[in-house]
Amino acid sequence: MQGAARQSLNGGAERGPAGVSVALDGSSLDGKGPLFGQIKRAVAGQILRGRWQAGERLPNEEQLSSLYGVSRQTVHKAIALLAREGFLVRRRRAGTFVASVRHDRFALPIEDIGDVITRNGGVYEFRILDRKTLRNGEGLRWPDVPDGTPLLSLDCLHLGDGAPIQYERRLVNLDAVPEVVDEPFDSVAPSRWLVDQVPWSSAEHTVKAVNATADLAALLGVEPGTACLSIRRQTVHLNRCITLVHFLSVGDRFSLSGSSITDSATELNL
Amino acid sequence: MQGAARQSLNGGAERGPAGVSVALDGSSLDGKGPLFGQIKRAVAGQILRGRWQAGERLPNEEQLSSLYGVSRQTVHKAIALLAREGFLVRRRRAGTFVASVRHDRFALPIEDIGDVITRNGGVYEFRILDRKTLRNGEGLRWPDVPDGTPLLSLDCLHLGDGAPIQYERRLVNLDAVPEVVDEPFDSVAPSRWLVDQVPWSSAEHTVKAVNATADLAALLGVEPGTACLSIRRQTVHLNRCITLVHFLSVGDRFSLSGSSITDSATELNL
DNA sequence: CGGCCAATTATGTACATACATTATCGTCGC
DNA sequence: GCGACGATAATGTATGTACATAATTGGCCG
Repeated sequence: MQGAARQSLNGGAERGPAGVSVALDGSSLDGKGPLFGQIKRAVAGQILRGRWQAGERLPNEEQLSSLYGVSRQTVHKAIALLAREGFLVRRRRAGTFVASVRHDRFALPIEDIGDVITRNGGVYEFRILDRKTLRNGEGLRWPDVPDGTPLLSLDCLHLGDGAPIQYERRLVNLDAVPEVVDEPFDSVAPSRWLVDQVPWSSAEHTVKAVNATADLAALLGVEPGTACLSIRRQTVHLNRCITLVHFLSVGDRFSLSGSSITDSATELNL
Repeated sequence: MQGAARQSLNGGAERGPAGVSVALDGSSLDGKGPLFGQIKRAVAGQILRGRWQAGERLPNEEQLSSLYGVSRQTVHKAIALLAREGFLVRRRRAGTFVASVRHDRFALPIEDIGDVITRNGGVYEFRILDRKTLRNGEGLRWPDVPDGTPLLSLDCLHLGDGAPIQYERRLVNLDAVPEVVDEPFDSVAPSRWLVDQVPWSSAEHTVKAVNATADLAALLGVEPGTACLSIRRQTVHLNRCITLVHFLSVGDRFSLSGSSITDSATELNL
């Protein structure tokens, strides 16, 4: 730990027995991990405990640095990170403010079905049900891709412990990923293959609930009309559409779940 | 821009007419915005364009800094941010590597229904259908809260342009938020009130698809069995459960959608 | 009184330097 | 050959200093 070197150097704040700095307002650094992290925790703690209320202005970097007995840059790093994580809002010349808590965008991770099944100790398999090449606009249309573009169409079923879990309907842009025509997909699932092949850049998702049609119900082995989770994903790389997928999963065999990924509280061990 | 000051100082890399540094491998800084951002773009560009392949090792900070003609700290900041965003993996002594692209966690934002409706130009209303206080374990049980804890139970319906969109079943921990008993919820919806009142810390979500029961179908004005999106959210603050909500929305009247929020490509303007 | 402009203040970026941390690599000893 | 162990090379953190940037504040002038 860098405590030893620091102790001899800084003399800003009072120090407890274990080299823990105690600021004037009673908040204190816990001595665990990097300094900027301690500052983050200390400041975030003040906010979460309501000591610094939403909308309120924080002491400036200069004051905080002398409050905690560290340099301005260290404070700056901590505060800038908290701002990036949405706890604080900073305005030049005006100061740093506790974010007006409208942190209303929770985030939900969407994982690969194969990963989910194997992680839960299940046996994952998949089957290619249908595979064909076609041109956009002939029979079906992918709106964000020009008509006439050659496409690979894949129908695929994902199974966990032998039971069908998810049906996948996928289009791949052959102009963007020509190599895909040579890939048999006999061991690697299309989603995995694409993730490994194509340098990923961005994706758009839509999630909704639908009733299973007769065809789909037969494939998934459920009654027609059973509620299914529908996930549509379009992946784009350098402004070119790569693939458009539609996942359909039986409602009670598959769900999305997770803590909000911008969960700073977890990160901060509060 | 800080270009003027920099031009006279650094003499590491070749410079074009507009003060744009051109590195030896042909990649170049675009001169737009902060230096560390330019480095980020330059490096991310190499990766996205496949010039540096997945798993490959990057030049070390020293080499990059002389390559781009900036200081090591600036390179460090850029590279550390890219690592934090998942493009790179760093290991001390070993070096910096292009992430083996398993960037398999896409993220989906979950927004407040009221926000969604008003943003789309609709008229948002809600109705409290039922409100009572009870103790945990009597009639129903909230697993993560001790039995006997006083709870507020709320049933609520959210409407867009007069049509029911979402049914909300909520429990609020009265030990954690005693003030809620005095709130009539005649103008502010419970979700909004809680977000404003309680310093938020973290939330857990589960999303799945269910078939509407007869009761629910009547409330939402659809046929029994219609597929509905079910969102369960538990909010926690400083290790205390605040509220447990269950949202049920008609499949084709409501959906979750969004770009992945860790979309560095967007952030990087690539 | 109102608008323009300059001083001030707070954040933002960059560089230099120093030292901490930690795997890896290679060497030495057995 | 193989394990212990220390040198080494990479990233990580902390501080000092300087200047850039932006926006509020306040004063000056019409």
